[in-house]
Amino acid sequence: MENKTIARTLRLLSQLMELHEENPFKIKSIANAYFKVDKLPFALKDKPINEIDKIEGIGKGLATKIIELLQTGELKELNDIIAQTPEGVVEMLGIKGIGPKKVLIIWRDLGIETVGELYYACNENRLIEAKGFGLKTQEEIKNAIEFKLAANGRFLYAQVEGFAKTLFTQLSKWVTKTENGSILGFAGQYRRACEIIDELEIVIGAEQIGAIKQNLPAFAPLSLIETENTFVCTTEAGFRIKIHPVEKAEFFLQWFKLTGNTEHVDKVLALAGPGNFTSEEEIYSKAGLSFIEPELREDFDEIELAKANKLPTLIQYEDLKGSLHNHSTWSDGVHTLEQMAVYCKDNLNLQYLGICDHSKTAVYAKGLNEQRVFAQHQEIDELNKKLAPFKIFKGIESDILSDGSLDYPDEILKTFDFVVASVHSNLRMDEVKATTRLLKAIENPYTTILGHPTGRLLLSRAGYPIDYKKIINACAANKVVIEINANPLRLDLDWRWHRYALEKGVLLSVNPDAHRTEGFHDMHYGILVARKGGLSADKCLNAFSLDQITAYFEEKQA
DNA sequence: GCCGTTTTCGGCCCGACTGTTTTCAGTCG
Repeated sequence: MENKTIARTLRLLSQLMELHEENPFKIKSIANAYFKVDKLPFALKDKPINEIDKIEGIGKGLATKIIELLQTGELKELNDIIAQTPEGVVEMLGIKGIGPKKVLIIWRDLGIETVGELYYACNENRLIEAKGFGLKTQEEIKNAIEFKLAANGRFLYAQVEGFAKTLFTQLSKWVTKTENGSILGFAGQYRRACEIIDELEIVIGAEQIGAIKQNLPAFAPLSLIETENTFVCTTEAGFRIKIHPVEKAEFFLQWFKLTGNTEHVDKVLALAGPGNFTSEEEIYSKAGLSFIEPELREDFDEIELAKANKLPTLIQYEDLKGSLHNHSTWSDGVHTLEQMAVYCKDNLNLQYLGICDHSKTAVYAKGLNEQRVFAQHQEIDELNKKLAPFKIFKGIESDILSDGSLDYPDEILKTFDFVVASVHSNLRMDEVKATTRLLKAIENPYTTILGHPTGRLLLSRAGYPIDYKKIINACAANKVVIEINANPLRLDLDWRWHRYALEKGVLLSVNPDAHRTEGFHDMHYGILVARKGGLSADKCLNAFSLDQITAYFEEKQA
């Protein structure tokens, strides 16, 4: 069992114990163990059993629970407490904005046991009767439930990627057994690298189409049912899959049709006219357009650009020369500064690392006070001597306070090579307040990069609303780069605003916000949405070479 | 349930903010 699963199990246990009003200190220590396990730099399953209770924050009791989980995959104590809790009440713990205390009141005082009932209660204005609840809380809960319902059956790209690739390989083998020369391709949202996937689509082109169709229902990993020439199923997790067998001669036309969104497909086909095509390139060529990459086929402005032969050369992962906005054990990261740097240098062949630990306001994340900023800078100087020509840039993720100011005085801010300014508190502002707040941070002369501009967590939390045009215009005016936070839960700035930012001359930066060495690989997801946004390497800050970015930071500081 | 002793029991406890209160509890990052 992975650390993440163990950590989540412990968190659920602590939340349920809170619902059942058990000893708060006991709850606290289990919740603490959740944080600790989540931040361990090694896998618990590889640790000798007698060493688990030596880990800080994990004593005999928690070690026993962890060992039980590792050996049996289950925890009796958790199973028992789940059995005593209605399923819907457990589900309520996943609603943003309410914690165990409020869930307990909903359950015990209002007698509500399902999320559906809770939603009705909000609509009937019944929540305000409960102690500690008012109109605003009721509205927040209603909105959070609506957001959660809308996320039902939808998945992050990163959540489905592994499954999709495995399924594709298995399906290819299965189909090849019937016909060796068959062709397969991903289509739909997955091929367009959408940040959220509602359904996974695969096209199969084959000559013996009848035999393929006959055999598909027996393809064991799925339980496919045929409806109008398409084979569909929904996995246990609620993920919809569509498989389209088509005549081999029509494969490229069908693949094209099933990839782009409807508007894109209709517009291109209207230009291309009827015909049989031997490649997608041929379709675009007949339409008088340069080839449009799948990620761009959203009917944004890509057809006009293709007509004018002005499509950008989309950035690739290999274009990246460094990684900015990352954390280390100095704040809430898992790996040390040196481990993070060496990983970038040796495993990723990058030229530089920007380290941006949390600033002092983020106490929960061991944010750096002024003295520790100074101490970290000394360590960076030492490492830079050791790792040259690889370079660590002195950065900080400085909190944007409620009034838009950064949380260090100028004397400290000027000691950094660059500053990522991000919001981490007070996320429920309305558009006017949130925009004003960000504008002030952007106008701060020390702000180099605006971090995750809306604070959204895909499928889990809407970001605070902002006036995108005002924010982007201000970034252009103040030479502030906008982050594309590459964490697959964020992907913020949203790709739909990349083009506008690029038109205004704003640079973007694909930042993984890594809290451990593996986190750097999230740049892969950042690149996918950056391509959807139309980003080219020359407009991406961390595709700059070491010399270029050094010059860029120096110029900004001057 | 963990930790660190004043060594086997008592203390443990982010801070800002919000919404609900009329002095504070709950939630968040």
